Amino acid sequence: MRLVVARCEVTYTGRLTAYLPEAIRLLVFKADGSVLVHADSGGYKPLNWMTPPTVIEDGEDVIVVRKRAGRTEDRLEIRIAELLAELEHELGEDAGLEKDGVERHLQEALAEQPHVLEDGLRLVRREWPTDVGPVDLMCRDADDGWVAVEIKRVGTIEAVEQLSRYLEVLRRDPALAECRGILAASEVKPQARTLCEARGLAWAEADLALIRGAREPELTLFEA
Amino acid sequence: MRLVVARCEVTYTGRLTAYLPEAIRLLVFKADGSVLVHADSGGYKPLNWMTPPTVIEDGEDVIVVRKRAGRTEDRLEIRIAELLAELEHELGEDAGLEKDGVERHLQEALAEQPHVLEDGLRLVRREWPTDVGPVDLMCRDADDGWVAVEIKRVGTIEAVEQLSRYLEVLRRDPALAECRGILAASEVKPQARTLCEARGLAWAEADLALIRGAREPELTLFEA
DNA sequence: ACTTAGATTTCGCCG
DNA sequence: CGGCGAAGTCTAAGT
Repeated sequence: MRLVVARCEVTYTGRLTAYLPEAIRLLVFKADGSVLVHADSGGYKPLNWMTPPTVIEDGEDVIVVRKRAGRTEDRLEIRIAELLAELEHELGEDAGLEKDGVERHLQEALAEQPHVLEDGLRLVRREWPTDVGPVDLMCRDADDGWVAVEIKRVGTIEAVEQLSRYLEVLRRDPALAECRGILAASEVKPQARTLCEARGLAWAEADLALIRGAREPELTLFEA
Repeated sequence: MRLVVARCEVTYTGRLTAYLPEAIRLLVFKADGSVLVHADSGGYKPLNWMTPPTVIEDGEDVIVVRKRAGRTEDRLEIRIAELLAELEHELGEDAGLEKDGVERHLQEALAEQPHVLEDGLRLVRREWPTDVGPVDLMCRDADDGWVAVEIKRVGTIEAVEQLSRYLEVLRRDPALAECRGILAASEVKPQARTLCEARGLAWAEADLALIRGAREPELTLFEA
């Protein structure tokens, strides 16, 4: 990895064109060909960048980064006005990032303990296929009635629309005509709650840590 | 801006939890409080990060970055095992980034020259309001018929759905019952083309540079 | 403060 | 390779 602090002017042409007037910036050249141009603010996102695979032409006072993008070419041109500091260091392979708490984990937890959503709820199948995509959890309730569960980390209107689409298709099957729907998410947005209630769907905020520890239903569940 | 290359172990807790085992990484501390943890590959995106506003506690061999996130707290804990290199430099304010070619520019260009989409097409209004959101361009054709235009940089199935929703609502008004629809985008995906044609919508691939130079219709326009 | 929509979205999976 | 969906999406703008 090579780090360069320089007063520079940067031009990007590709999917769009972008121009950065001369200013002092951090340039990062990663071992895999990634190039990042960062300012001293506006965290996370580089002002300009190029993801691998790239070809870097390191000229005297201009660095050109190229990339094949379909039939055209992406091009990042860094004109160095003044080199202020430089640092190169070998980093080596990075150990992998372990995440916990993404949607899949919530689905796994709820698949193991569907009863936290509703007393007596039993899992029939995960990823129940329909023509418009798989239903996250297909369950049966205490009275053997069908229940489709859509799981999201954040439950938005879009998630309610998705659940509605599933139910529309599922209910065409006479055996599933009475299928109910539950939107389960770590966080259910106010508008999504309202839309659920307007459409006769239930929603539940499900805390991953709670579910993993849970043995009885203790979630906030609202039946519309 | 402070740059640190260090063998370190990083833990994030907040919206999810994430753990990075000990490895050599680049740490970037920006003047505005942003903190980035980068590996030597996997361009663009940091392995871990925190966006401002943050509070940074710089301890002996552990750096804790905190952030208030609603009622809870986001926390990034960087345990330094070995400091390998360090570089601090004043960058100052960054001159603004100028972009060209984003969706808004395409909308502006087409608003000025709607006839490139279809001979005789005239703009009635940009951002025509409906209860499901604003239609990008509302136009009239050579025969005074209404035409709704949805503009995207990349035209996907989702864009076709959006245009369809607009038309569904617009056509409830008897005066607009015959309103046609056009999806205009720099790039229209194959599936979006198919869906447009199936729904009796037109689509057009619109090159921004061409439109700006254009005086007559020369775009690829497909009427379904 | 919350919501909406765009983004060079990026990224990963699966066909 | 393209299509689809998730993401600590991020970010800016509107309300």
